[in-house]
Amino acid sequence: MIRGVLYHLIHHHSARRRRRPGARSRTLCYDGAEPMLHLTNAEIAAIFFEMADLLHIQGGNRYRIRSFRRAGRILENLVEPAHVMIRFNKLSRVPNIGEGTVSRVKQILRSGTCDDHRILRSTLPAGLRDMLDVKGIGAKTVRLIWQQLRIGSIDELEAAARSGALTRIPRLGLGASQKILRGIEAWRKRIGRVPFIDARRHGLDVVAAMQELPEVQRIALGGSVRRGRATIGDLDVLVAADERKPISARFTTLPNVEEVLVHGEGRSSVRLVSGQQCDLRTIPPENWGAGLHYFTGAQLHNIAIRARGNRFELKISEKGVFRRADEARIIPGMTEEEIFGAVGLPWIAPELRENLGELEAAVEGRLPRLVSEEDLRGDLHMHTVASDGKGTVEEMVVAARKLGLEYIAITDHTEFCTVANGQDAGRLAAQVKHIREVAERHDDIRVLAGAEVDILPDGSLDLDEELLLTLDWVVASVHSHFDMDAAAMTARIVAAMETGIPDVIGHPSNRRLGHRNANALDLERLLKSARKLDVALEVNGNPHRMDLKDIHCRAAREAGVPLVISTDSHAPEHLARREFGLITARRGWVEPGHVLNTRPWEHLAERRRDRIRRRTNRAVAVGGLAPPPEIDSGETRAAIDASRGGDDAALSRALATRPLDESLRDRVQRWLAEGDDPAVEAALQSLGTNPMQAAFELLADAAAAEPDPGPDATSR
DNA sequence: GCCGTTTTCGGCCCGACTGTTTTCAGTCG
Repeated sequence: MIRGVLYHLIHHHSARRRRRPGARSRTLCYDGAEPMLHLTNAEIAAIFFEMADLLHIQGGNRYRIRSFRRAGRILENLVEPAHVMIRFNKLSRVPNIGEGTVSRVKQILRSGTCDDHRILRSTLPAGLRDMLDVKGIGAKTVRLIWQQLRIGSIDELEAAARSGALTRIPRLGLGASQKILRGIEAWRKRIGRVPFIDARRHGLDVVAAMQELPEVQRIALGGSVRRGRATIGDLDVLVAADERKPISARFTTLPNVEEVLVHGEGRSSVRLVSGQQCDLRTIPPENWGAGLHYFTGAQLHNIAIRARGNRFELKISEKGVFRRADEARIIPGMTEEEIFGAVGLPWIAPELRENLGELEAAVEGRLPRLVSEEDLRGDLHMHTVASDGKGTVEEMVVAARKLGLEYIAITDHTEFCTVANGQDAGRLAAQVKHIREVAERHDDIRVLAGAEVDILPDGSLDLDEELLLTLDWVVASVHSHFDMDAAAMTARIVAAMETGIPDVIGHPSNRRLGHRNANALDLERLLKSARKLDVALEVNGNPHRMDLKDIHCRAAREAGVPLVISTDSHAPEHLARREFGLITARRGWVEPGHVLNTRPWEHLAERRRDRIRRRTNRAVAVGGLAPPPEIDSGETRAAIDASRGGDDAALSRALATRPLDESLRDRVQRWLAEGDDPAVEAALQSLGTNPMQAAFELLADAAAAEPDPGPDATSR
């Protein structure tokens, strides 16, 4: 029935397309709902975080507050835009998202706010929220000083603490005032989140210094460093020792400690000279696994594990696993496996511990087999002295061989990227010749001639396509004009993909950790186009990029878009830095099968050769692979015929080929109107998570591709 | 607000440190 409705809507849509070729995805709203604002998940999440804070200050139910906060975390990490998930009734199926959250998100999508949000904002001044950012001040204190002194900002709070006015409030003495002043001072000096590579170095400095103590039996970094987040707030160091006092005594007097914030026997906190806060926890050696699990977090993951323990009548903490009935410790927790095992789960990799579905996956036995260093056979993005690298081709090859890589692509910059000494056509042609000569000398590693080609503002590629067609591997990247809006930037990248030449889009969001935010991007559209056009997305392992980011890797995985994990090396020693791309991909639940460079080179070469043939009708040789024997103009036809024999894979290939064959279009339309074609349904499913949406978009694309008959034609 | 090995109500993670307290509330991770 619903297919019938869609069928008519599509025809209506097609007719409108002919009259107004400029119209686009707005008309995709085919569920009869009111038009929605296309707010990003992060924007919606921010409203939930604000509601949580204001409700907390107001003194609301703590579990309701936690729920809002949890909903915010989940929303900002969704792999699809919330408006899409609402449209297909997928949001309410996400764990810990209930009807309340769904209805609030709907309100927010319609009006930019929701009832609770409006009411909370009208009862409390906005500045109160800022005070929560000062360490040592919580929601109760904020409420108290607002009620007693009408203090609603950090500046007013500081003045009141200095004048002694705060001591008039019960429970707030001189000590509290001084603590608040220290907190405000630290808040003014606060540094933002630090890139993973820098934070870990600071953490390892602490680890190295502490390791000199003979009492330290084991020591490790926990927290978001262990989970591999791209940016890090606080550092967490865990120590196993029988004697706790010497540990905290040493920690709080390390030379790179600027200020001691908390000094206890089992737990201390300091601010390092680098500005980062570092927490150290000392536990008995027999609790190592329990402590490591606790100190790795994320907090919401811990809460979920411990809540699960409740269902088993168990109490789980950093001290081990206890039976509720008699408080007896049944597992000290020497290893993390024992902790997970106590609640019937396999060990979960730290990168997944964000309470974003990993517990459910573990229960159902569908945890991913995360990609790891041994899986990577090649590196497909690196620079040499020909552009802005520090090593010669020969030196890069030698370094890659030492790492045991099977293949590498040399991908220097092109002309437009002048700041990186990009090569013009002549220099690139000469370099290709040079690369081939070096390749000749090494028979135990395949050395491929490639380029990192600039995507110009209009979406065209920086160099002549004839030259680019002679390469083995093409990375296409944006290096300029970052300030385009999402639609324009996405159209720019899609246009580059449509040439058929790029194999992968380099660092797709162009973020520079700690320096430049990601440029605007319509990820949903980018993923759909990448899938349709057979282009991979890069997980750039430059430690200051880590781009795509974790949740976008997960979105690519879900959308069926292959990834390439590369180092973007600018020196031979950079080639060993594969961990940064890997950890980012692992946080995105990426398995070896989702990554092209876990495959033998021949697989990638065939992919490039076939894509170029499909999109440009050119038969080219690629990196040792001969050109296709003939250009088969009847390929689509053959695929359709094959699908009649039940070959769904051939059918989905045919559906992904442009322009869509007329008979195929009829078949998709028939499926929408009548159903009863499992082959089409399966093929559409493989194009996207929702077959009906995929069908709708295919037909809309086909309608848009039709030549405009003009106003006279439509009136006939 | 969310959830169900006690399924539509009743419960929701756990412990360390601090300051102001004579036993604990607030904050943090």
